[in-house]
Amino acid sequence: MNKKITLKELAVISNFSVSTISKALSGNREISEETRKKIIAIAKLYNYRPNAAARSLKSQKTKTIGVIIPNILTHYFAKVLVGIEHEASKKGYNIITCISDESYKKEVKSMEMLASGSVDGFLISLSKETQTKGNYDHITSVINNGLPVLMFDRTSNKIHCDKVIINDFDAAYNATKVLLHSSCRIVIFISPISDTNVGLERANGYTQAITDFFNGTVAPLIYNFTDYSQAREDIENILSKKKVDGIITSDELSAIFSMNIAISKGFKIPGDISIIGFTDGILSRNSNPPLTIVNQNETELGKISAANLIKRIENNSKESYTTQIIETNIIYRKSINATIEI
Amino acid sequence: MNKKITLKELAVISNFSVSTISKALSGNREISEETRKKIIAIAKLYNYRPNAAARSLKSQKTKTIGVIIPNILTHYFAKVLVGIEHEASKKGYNIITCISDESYKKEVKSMEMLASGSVDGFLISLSKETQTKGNYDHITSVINNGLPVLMFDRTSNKIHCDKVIINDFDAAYNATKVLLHSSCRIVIFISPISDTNVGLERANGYTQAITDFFNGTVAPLIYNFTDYSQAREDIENILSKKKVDGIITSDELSAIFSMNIAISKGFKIPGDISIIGFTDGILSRNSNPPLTIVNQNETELGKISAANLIKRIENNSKESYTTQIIETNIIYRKSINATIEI
DNA sequence: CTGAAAGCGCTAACAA
DNA sequence: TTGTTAGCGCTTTCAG
Repeated sequence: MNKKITLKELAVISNFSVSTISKALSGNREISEETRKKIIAIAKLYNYRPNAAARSLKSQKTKTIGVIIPNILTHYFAKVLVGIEHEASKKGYNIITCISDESYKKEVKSMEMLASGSVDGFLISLSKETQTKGNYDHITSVINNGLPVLMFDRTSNKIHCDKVIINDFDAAYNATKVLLHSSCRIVIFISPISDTNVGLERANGYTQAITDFFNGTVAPLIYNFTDYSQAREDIENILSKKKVDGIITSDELSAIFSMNIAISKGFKIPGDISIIGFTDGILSRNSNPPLTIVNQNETELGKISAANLIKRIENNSKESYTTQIIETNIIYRKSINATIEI
Repeated sequence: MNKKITLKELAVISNFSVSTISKALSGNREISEETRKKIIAIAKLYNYRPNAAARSLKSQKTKTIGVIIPNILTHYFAKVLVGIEHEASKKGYNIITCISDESYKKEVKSMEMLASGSVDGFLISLSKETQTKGNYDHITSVINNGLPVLMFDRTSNKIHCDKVIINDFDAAYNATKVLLHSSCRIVIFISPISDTNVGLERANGYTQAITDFFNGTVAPLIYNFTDYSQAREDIENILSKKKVDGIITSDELSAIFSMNIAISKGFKIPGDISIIGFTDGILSRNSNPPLTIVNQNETELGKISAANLIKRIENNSKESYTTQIIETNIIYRKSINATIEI
């Protein structure tokens, strides 16, 4: 039961003063080589580790960052989180993860809880409810308190801070074009995230692609949903009534979901219907057929988000905020007919 | 730029002393109702929040727990993490998540980093490398320092602490029986986690079931792997050479993976081959056909783990350690022939 | 009922 | 080169 040892105790043991030990351990050159070595030896012997709370209190730095994400079961966020964790850990930071569960209230509560000295900054992707409400006071208030915030993926231009995103409009535009160029003529856009800026932008990109391709003679076809069992019915209906031959979804799961419905209705993929989704996750790689998707470089996005936030924390710079766009690309698998570069 | 306000500043503003304010805010009955109300009003006005670091330093409690998990992309761990986060958050705790990436070194580093005053306790599932090495000094050392540790899923009986697990042997035994009773005769066990206690126990359960069922006349058939591209080759070979008609895997992904290989080789699922896996994840629910699996009640397991750890933290009890077994059950879907209760 | 003061463990300015 | 001391923001004993 070798309880935590403190500097003071070490001082008694070693016959040096507390400050000498502190300096020696932090590599301060004021201390002679000789005593430094002695002190380090003793510290190691007693397995001394400076107390994090005391250090935070003194330095006003916690070396931890708060991560607020809507959920963690969606592969997209899980991959982003991996990127964040790796980068943070590499830079000596810990991450406190809060899952908002798409709830405004929980998001606010988490931020307030962490804003009082638990973290040096925030990485956040807004919950659906927050985006619907449009109330961002909890975030601006944190920023005004001097805590850096970086938003990724689900952002808002009502908030001035660093951001890391992809170009959702272009990505959806290009993905839709891929379907059209592989000779799909009735392409539907399916989305479970229509209440996020990300979902909206993707819908817009899709719409624009349809408009451009058909010179405005064909109306876009968009199906938004929130409830999966309702969606099953609806999508079955849509597939049997409209002669859909192309599906683009704003995420990964609903693409797989739609594909399974299509298959169960007897459609061949990609013979009868081509499908393309978002996020290079475990689902799309392991579906049958494997899903063609828009790769958002999720892990990379997480890494860059963490790196940028840490940069801001450590430089405490008044440099103007940046919005970094992560490149996307389409990974061609078997759920569409051909591999066409557009 | 309304910077964080401190107790001291509040004292100046309100003309009360620091200690009076502290007491009033903490609901201490020493303070008169009247001044308490005044103080609370002012505190709210200035949006006062006690500094977490200072509080931790004073109380020696951080109200956060460290979670060390091997990875986060496997649905099993993601679901456990959700359970942990929910329970912790409900009880007013934050979680610091470290991903060991199956690496001993990172696991050790993370624990050491957090053990010095950052957390009140640990929730940990061992990395593969740690289990292979069999070196648990980093864990016992933390326990000896007086920090509670609770292990879940991947545990070791070399370590004395609270645990939350499932009965891996029984679960695999029963799952194998299900295949045998649905008339499979050549059942293979496929595992990417043979280097964990969990994987071993499941293999043992499978072996016992085979032995029991065939009275020892049939040898168990086990395929362990770590590399998926190698596994693809091997499994293709196995399927074409042996007349396998049943597959049980120790996880979710390799079940889906095997199923896809089987399908691509022209086998019908479940007509020719029945498959059963572990973990009720997003993959198994959305595969085609949907996968029959052993439901480990992952989220529940996470909740109970967190709850038990917090109980230990707060009671600082010397009660003897407990090992709690989470119930499992089989969720029947379309990847096996029949629904047989055994 | 309210306030003064000590002290949690550490860092760093200042003294010696 | 080493030591003394103040103080980070809070809680809590003890005095008033």
